[in-house]
Amino acid sequence: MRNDKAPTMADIARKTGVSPMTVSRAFKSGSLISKDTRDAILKAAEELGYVFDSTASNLRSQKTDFIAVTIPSINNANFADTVGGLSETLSARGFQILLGYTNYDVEEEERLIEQLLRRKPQAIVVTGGKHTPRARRLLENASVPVIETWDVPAEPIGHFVGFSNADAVRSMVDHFVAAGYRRIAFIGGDASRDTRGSDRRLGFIAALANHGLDASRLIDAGVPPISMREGANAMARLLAEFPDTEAVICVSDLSAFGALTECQRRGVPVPGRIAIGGFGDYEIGGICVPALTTIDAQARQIGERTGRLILDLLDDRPDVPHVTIEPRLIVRDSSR
Amino acid sequence: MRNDKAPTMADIARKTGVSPMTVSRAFKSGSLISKDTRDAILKAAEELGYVFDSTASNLRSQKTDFIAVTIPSINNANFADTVGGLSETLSARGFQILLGYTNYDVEEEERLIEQLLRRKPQAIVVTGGKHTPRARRLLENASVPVIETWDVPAEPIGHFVGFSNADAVRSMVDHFVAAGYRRIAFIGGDASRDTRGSDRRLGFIAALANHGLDASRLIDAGVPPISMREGANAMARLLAEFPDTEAVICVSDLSAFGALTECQRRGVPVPGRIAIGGFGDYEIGGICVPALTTIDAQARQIGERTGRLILDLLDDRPDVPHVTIEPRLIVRDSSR
DNA sequence: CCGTGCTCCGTTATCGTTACCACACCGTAG
DNA sequence: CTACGGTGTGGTAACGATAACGGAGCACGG
Repeated sequence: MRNDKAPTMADIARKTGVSPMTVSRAFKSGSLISKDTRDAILKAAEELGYVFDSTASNLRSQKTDFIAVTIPSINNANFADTVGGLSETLSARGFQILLGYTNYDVEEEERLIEQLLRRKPQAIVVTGGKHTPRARRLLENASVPVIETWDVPAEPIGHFVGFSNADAVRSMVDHFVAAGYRRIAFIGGDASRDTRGSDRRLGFIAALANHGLDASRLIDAGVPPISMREGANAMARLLAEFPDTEAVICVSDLSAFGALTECQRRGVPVPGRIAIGGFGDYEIGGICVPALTTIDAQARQIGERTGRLILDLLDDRPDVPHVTIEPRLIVRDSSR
Repeated sequence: MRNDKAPTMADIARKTGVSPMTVSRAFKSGSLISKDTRDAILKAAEELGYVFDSTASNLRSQKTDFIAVTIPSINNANFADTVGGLSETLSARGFQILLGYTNYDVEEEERLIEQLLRRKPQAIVVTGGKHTPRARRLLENASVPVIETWDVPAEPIGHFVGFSNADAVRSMVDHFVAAGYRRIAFIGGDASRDTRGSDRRLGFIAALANHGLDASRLIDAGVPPISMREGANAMARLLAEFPDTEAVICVSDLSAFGALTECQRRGVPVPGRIAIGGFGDYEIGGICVPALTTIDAQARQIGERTGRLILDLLDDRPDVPHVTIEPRLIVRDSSR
């Protein structure tokens, strides 16, 4: 079915007896053109099998309607929710998300950012507030809005929509301590990669110190993303190395669920013998038995707020440059 | 930091004392240029803060290095795996995935396909083999490779990489029957939307009929995607409406896990009182207690094979137009 | 009857990169 | 010494849509 040559606006113009410019107007909503002319043009276009060519439009108008977005992994319900909220907010206005995966690696993020900027997006959204120096420079020099998410960066590049991962974990530690738990452990990933996970661990340590408790029960579950399986393995190690542990906070609901299943396989009662907390309010945490105490980071809201911020910026509307999201602690059966 | 005017290749050319054409060559790997010249150009580019402009390149070269992909939902580990495999295979060769979500709706798919084709991708990958007439026409007229996935279409548009959802479920029914189960139910979603889920249900009905068994135990769990919660609710309805059911096959591992938790909350032994089967080999199925019998649709492999097929097509290498994936039945504790 | 304001549409000149061709230079084989 | 293939570089002309500008047609009021 491939034609030798795809029809252009000029072809439609010839066929309809109007100028190319009028054809252009027919394809652009909100432009001054009579209904009759537009209908005739769209009909001719359909007959010729014409497909609007964004590449030419992009170059001439210097607008792509792309919004570039980097996330650590496509296979993570939290980030998927953020992208979902972002996508819904922006696609209603004709924007297209250009998505890239950093695989939890700042070097990869740098490559990705460079690649994405070449596409001339009209805004760029990155997950996290830690970047390589060159990535930072690229973002600073980009002449479009830059929004960091899922974090409260020490030195924001432009705008951000996020929350403090450390503070969020602190609120969970406070809950555990208030509930009477003292010997509390943390299961997390390799610190050098996942900076959000790393912040959560630091928040854990600081919060325990705050209560005058021992913060040495740290189990390294491996390289992010930490899977359910790795959560289970980590729980096995925790039970072996620190058998008297009363509660454990996991870097995510997924690892927390894995840890829970390990307890089930060993007949260790949860929360009777050990309480478990997760992070992220994944669906599984609300439905598993016992349900998991967790922190709702409001992933979808992060995406929606980011989307609305971008629209405000591109429409020259007044905007709030820094949006701080308030994570909510959700106490469920796994810790009571 | 926005400059009045971003530097172009011409600016670099002036600064380096070469022609714009040579600058162009410096940015394209595998082109005839001396190392010294290239290094000087790249250095000048870095100093000027130059960012390559794909939009102009796309127009001139009539190549975008985009591969368009539609999936039903971003928040689904199976499709995420497919996109992951696709992305990894293709990004190594410099291609960018352009992703869109149909939300399990063929009308939305049509809009999406039109939008994506305007970006002039070099190939388009769609999930599923059922489309609106117009969407089908758009794909047929697209002068680029079209690959349908996750299905074996009755009338393929171009190429496909997929499997028969009906046959896959049949193999699970055979397993249940062989294991001695007779009163078998199915939990699935609204038939009109998710065609893959619908095919699974039809496969279920056909397989039961094949064994001379009653296929009327069908629980409609709502509008796709079917969540864990909906799986749990469906299990509650199943236990109420057909209390003597011995086994149930769910449209996905997620709904199967939800169903399992409902049994746990009610103290219904699995598989002692009722056996459960899922679909998709999600991580949760392998780690929950009891682990779920499921079907591995090889989501990641679908993506990788699709990616390699695209590379073969774009490189004019000989290709196998139709790739049939063989789903594997995985028997676990939930059905034995 | 003309001036005024509005709607609709045509002409022209780019947007930044790259395909294509031409050509100069060098080393080497005949 | 000439012919020749390979290598590196420059000049020119698009790629297809659209911003900018202005012209033409029409209605209306004075």
